Amino acid sequence: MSEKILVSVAWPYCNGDMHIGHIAGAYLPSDIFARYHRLAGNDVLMVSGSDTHGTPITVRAEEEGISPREVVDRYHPRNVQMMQQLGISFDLFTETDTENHWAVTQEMFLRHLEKKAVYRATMPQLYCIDCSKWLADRYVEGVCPHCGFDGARGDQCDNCGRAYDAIELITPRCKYCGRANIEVRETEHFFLDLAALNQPLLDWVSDGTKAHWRPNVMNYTLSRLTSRELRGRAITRDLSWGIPIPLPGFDSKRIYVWYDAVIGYLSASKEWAAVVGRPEAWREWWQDPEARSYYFIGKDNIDFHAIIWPGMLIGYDRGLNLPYDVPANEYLNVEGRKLSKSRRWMIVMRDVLERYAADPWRYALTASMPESTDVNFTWDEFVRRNNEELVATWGNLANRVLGFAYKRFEGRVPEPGDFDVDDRAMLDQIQPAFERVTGLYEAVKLKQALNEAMTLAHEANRYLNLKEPWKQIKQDPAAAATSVFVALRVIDTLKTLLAPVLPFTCQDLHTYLGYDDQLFGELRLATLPESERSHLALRYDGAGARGRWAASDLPAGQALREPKPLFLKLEPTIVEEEIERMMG
RNA sequence: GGCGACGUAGCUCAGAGGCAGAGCAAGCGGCUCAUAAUCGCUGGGUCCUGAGUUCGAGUCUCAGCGUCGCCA
Repeated sequence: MSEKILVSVAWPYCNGDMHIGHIAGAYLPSDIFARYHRLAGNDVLMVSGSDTHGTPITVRAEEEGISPREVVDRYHPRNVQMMQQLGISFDLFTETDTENHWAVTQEMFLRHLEKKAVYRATMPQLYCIDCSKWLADRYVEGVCPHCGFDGARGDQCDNCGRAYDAIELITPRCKYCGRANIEVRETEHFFLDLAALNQPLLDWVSDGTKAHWRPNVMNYTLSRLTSRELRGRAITRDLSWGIPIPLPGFDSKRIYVWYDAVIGYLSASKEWAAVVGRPEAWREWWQDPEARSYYFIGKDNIDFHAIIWPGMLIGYDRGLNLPYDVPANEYLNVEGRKLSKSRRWMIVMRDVLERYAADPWRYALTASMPESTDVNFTWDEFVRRNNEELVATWGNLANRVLGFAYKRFEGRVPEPGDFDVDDRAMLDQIQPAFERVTGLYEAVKLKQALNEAMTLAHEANRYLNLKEPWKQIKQDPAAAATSVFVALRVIDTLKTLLAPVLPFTCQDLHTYLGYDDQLFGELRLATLPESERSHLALRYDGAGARGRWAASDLPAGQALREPKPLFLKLEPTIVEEEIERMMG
């Protein structure tokens, strides 16, 4: 019986290239988890897309003197291609500036209004008289009301770090025209009634079924809800870039980015269903109470995914599933510093994929995944993990066994003789290890899952050194055949255990082992047309996938293919070169 | 300022009421099938600080310090 697994991944702002922190934080863990479930025979729906709205995009557009849509048109394809290259197996990676997403968002907005989860109210906001524009936080600066720093931003002071409302700024200046001909005006907006959702959310979080939530997520959420300080939160803004409010009289306002972005999980599920020609299929992941939904995010996003989005779903009141788990990751720093474009400290994923293959990155970022604490990635560590762990421990294990079998046993899996105590000891380790790794993938403990698999690889190396088939073959060829057979079984099992993390090289290994089929499906770019225009998307097609989540039953006699090394060693000199590059 | 997480070997990180762990780095030895890979042995600790609970605390409680995130 296959389970329905919804893998929802944070929607990246489409104002630049994604860096390795984004990948380690949400995209890689979600993909590993999805691939595990695909192999396990479960029905996975993995969705996300580019977040095309919000001030990050409009600020970028203004800096370059182009339209927000042009910013999206530049970065969306780049991010889509990068994720294809890295093998992030989205059933659909789309974007938010689509007819489908607009429609789903507007429908939810109207439903929220009808169900009184959203209310109307006025709020004071800064207005530039010279520009005839409302000034969102990013478009105003002035003197900090706390420390007196001149040049404080609209929402936060760079000098003292305190946050405040823009109307508290002393002598605010408009960032469009630079002048201070600004006044506070009342403007009408819509608000999500989080205060009313506080109790239902608290009931949900404390229903006794959330023991698997990570401590940071659970405690953060619980403390926010038990404090009962949730307040109405504006879901519209005085902007021109964004989804229109589907009511007369609000032409100069738009739905604010955070509200529409989280709805993307639902809209992308619906878009996927339409694209595959089964328009109602999304319901299997959203309305079946047995379906489980996982939201892969960074720790900065816990509020939106453990409180606000579940609140929106409750307010929507159409029986859609609330999150089963919100496995938020911490942050990945590099060489002891935060990744920051403005501070010229950056590793752009698409950039480094030009120099290093996907699987070494997937390995290094999984081994250093910030699952419970901030992690410090270093280039030295990247080289070491690649050379010492991937190449030496795992790649070499596969290569030495396959090479030996291919050369000395006529290119076939040798026929084993009777198993001795050591053979049995090795074989008996397979199933328990397999079950431990399975449990760790299920629990979204991916770093540990990888670690456990690598431990089995060490055991296999140890076994080979104990049996010494290269000596056995001279005195007792049958015993050598048995040893090689046992080692091949272990490697074949490791191929499966590591495939979620290393899909490309495990497929290569699968082929060397003599199999003809594909472990996974294919990841393709697609241009999806709507009535007015079309957009680029990434789509996983699992039709050809034949991988099975089971320990090896590799048969004796199976014809092998001539193996080639799975990984390349890296020169230690790249460490300095890459650190140089990071400073731009 | 409030809330949450994190603080463990030289480095990067696991762990968790019952003899402090892994990998890397250092030293010695074995092996030669393999990408000079692998396997064994050895050294290394104020588990951030202080107090409390307990037969027993790295683990639980409280306070403080530091880092990160969210909010004001």
